Amino acid sequence: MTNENLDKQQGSTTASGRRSAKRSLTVYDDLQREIMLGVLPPMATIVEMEIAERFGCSQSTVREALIALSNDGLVERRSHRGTFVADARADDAHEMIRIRRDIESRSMVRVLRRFGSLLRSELSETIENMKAAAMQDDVYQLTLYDRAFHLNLFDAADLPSVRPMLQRCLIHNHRFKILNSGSQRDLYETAVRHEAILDALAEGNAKKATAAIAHHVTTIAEFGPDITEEDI
Amino acid sequence: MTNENLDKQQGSTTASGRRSAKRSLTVYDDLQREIMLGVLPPMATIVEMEIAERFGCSQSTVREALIALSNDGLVERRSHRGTFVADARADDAHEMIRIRRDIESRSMVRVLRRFGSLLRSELSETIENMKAAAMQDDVYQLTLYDRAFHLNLFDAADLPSVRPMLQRCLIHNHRFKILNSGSQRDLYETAVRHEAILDALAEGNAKKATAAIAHHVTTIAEFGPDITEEDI
DNA sequence: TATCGCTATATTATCGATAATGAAACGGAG
DNA sequence: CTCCGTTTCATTATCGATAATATAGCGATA
Repeated sequence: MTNENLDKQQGSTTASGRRSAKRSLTVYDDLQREIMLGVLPPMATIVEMEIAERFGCSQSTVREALIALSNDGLVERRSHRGTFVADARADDAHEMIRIRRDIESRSMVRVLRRFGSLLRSELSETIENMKAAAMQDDVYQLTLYDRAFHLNLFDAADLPSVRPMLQRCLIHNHRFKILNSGSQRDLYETAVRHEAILDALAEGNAKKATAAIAHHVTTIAEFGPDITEEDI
Repeated sequence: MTNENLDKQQGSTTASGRRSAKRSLTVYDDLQREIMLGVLPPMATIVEMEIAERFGCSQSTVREALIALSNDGLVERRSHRGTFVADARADDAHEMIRIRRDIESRSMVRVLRRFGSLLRSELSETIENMKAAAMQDDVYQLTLYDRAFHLNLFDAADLPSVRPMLQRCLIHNHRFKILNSGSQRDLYETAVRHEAILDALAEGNAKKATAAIAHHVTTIAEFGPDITEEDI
């Protein structure tokens, strides 16, 4: 409950109950979920007024959410034409994985400097949440916790300007994985895999931690043959 | 005049004359310039209504521009509190350079597949524009053309989802460089340096081109001792 | 029948006003 | 003098309506 980002998402994920917490965030979260799950498939058209009607809010509010989604690279806005769900191509996805791998790997030595029991227990809790989501087969919730885990960890590196880039990579990774996997059944395994990273950190071994995260990133998504290598 | 991004900027840079071309873009471009040049220093507060008054537009229009700036990581928006110019720290800047180096380096083999005389002449022209800006000591205009050069080149790699990440890196690199250099006088040299990249590409030598861009990125900004290596 | 300019239409972009909100200033109780 | 609740204030967030604009479709012309 300390991660602002996780809070954000919960704020609207819990939308079933209350409905405060910035209207535009609710729209943002809901649309993001539908795009990531493919309910809104690549190339689909999004019309501001339609969304506004659906959520019972004004066009301006939707607009803000759509702009935020375009920041994440989930939609593309064309002036006076409309907003379109972004394509999800394999080449981009692979490059995003590499970028993410590099960012997270390089961050570990910095993370280690600030790694303490507080962060450790927070991350442990997040892993437990992942497991719970996995057991309920809630793929999307699992990715939400996964994102929270990696961003929370990265925050310890204290590189605020880089954070949004990692976030963007994570979103794209997750979207691509969800869109290109016929309901794979190793969800629980995915959650458990995070423990290795935590263990390496607890050990205080920078080299081991770096290797752990690099391995983690390159293996979560069993994309084609070898993701790590330059493709084609 | 083919690059949409360059067009954007010119559209409002030329604002002295006409004033069409999306009001919010004008605000966006002007504020971006002021932030990059330090006119609006890190931590400065930006109030939506003040900007609106200054540009003679409505708060909504400013709002859109500010959201876009926060996407670029140039400002941070805090709910109901205000918008603040983002800090520009060395650690972040260094990591951004590394990310950029990796992205651009890896892209070269893809770029080479599509590199033709049209792109070559476009980039040549951009270099000439850089030289012109350098001779007029217009640092900011130089960075604008530099951005156009690198993005235009990267577009040939056809990795649309990755493009915004590169753009973000470029913006941060330029801002940090401008903010931390007491009017350095090698502007013209900076422009000329791009020719090596073009030459390597024209030669069709992937390895050489990759090395050229990597070298280019790590040397443009003579940050501290060694940018390439992990710092601290 | 192909091309060019015009118009109709769908959609965003902008506006001005009002509501919501978080933080700081204030004041009273202990 | 300090702590805690309340009010006030600066600022964003949202709304509903209007203006601007890019595209598609149509019709006239050669």
